[in-house]
Amino acid sequence: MKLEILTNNDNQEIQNGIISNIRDLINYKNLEPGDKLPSERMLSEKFGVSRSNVREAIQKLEFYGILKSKPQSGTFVADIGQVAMNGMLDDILRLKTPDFKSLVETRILLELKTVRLASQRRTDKDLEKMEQALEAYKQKVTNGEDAVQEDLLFHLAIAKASGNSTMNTFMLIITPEIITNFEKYHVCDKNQAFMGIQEHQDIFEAIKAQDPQLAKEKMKIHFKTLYQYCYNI
Amino acid sequence: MKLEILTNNDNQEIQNGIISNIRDLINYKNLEPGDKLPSERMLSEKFGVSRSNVREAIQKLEFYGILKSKPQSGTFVADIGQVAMNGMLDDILRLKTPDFKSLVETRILLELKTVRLASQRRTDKDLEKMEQALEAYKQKVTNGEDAVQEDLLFHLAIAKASGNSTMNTFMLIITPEIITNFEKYHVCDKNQAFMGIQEHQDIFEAIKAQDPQLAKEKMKIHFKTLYQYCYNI
DNA sequence: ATAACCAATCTGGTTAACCAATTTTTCAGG
DNA sequence: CCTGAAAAATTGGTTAACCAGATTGGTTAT
Repeated sequence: MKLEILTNNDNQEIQNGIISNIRDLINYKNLEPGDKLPSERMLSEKFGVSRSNVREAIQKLEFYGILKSKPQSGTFVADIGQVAMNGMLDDILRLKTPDFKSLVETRILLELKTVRLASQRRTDKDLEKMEQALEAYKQKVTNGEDAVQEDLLFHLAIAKASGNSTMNTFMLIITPEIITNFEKYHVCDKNQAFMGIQEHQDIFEAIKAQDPQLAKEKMKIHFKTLYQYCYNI
Repeated sequence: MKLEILTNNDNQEIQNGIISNIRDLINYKNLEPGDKLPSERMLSEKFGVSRSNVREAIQKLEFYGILKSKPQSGTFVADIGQVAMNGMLDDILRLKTPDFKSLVETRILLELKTVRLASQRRTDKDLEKMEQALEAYKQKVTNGEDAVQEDLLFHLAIAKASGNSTMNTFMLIITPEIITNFEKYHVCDKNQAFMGIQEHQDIFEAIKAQDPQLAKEKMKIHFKTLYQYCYNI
């Protein structure tokens, strides 16, 4: 499953159908927080789909905190009221697979924050990890090899050093999509990789010196040279 | 599945075991991008776990873009090299369920951005939706009722108006956890809800007037009064 | 020697049967 | 009429069987 979240296949169609069926059922039956949904078997029969499909849909809704299923008891609507429930369900149904621009925008937002947090919170162990990643990146670039992976690892090391597990998770989620798009559009050429060494070094030094503002500035520069060619694709 | 991502249960343990087994196997066999993993059946036997467990682990890795399984063919390592792969796998294995502080930090970051984007990109239809949510919120508060849901819906409407589907998704992901924690710690009392009306109104006006800077300031104020009592829990 | 074809096998995905825990119903005993 | 215990039915979760499509290796015709 990519960020077209929690749905590998094109059965997205029928899954959304099930979700909207569940929504209608909740509204029609006026189910309130804590109430029990009909059993999976009943739902699968009612909607004319397989039980696995129902289970997938329920799991997706569970991911978003809308339902909560208890092992040998039933599936219950969570402690959020009908209004919020309907609003969220509409959002979930309308969610589109993110475009590249949206991904880049989000990545920049996240990284300008994680680099500041990392400057404040990094431990010595974090610094070690980052230095390792930086060293590996240098080596690859100077050997003229492709260094997209090492570049990525350096940024993930920063995210980890930020001490914010949510942002760390989000970085992990968008990273593979970013890479895919980079490769598709041939973003990282050799010149930029070479400039990247100094930029990475600057970022690292700022984090080491625990200077959040400087770190942010250096990260901005890094992104500027990175995206100056490729933002209009 | 909550943000302890893609894992409802406490079988987290054995799933991480499988993932680390897969990592070892990839390293030991020197599997490169595009190579095929052993079949699910073989892995389940090799690791001494059920095939469903293996499938779950694979799906999780697929979510992070590390593996890619083709229907009647096999599971393949994605187009990211061994170095990045190992780095990401380590991160994934170390991922902890996010603490409340991390969630709040991330929410503020996201919302200060989405509100600016919404100011620039909001359509008339977006404005309508936001006004509806705002109106519902006012009504509930003036009636002395609990309005956490309506508050949330207003913020989600902003996220949608931002036109950034990735941030919208992330907001949807963290929202339920935020709500749960809010309720657990009794964050939103009646006084704050009343102040919230004016604050929401201000934010809405700024977005309507397409003034990103003002919108951000108003959002900052909103968060300040919201978290001033509860940040030290 | 090469290309085309075919059947046996292996693949991830799907469905149906099964399980243990829970909830509801039942009914004997007071 | 209750009460309560036990049995029957229902639940989500798990496992095993099955499926259709893809792969593979060998065979044959050119």
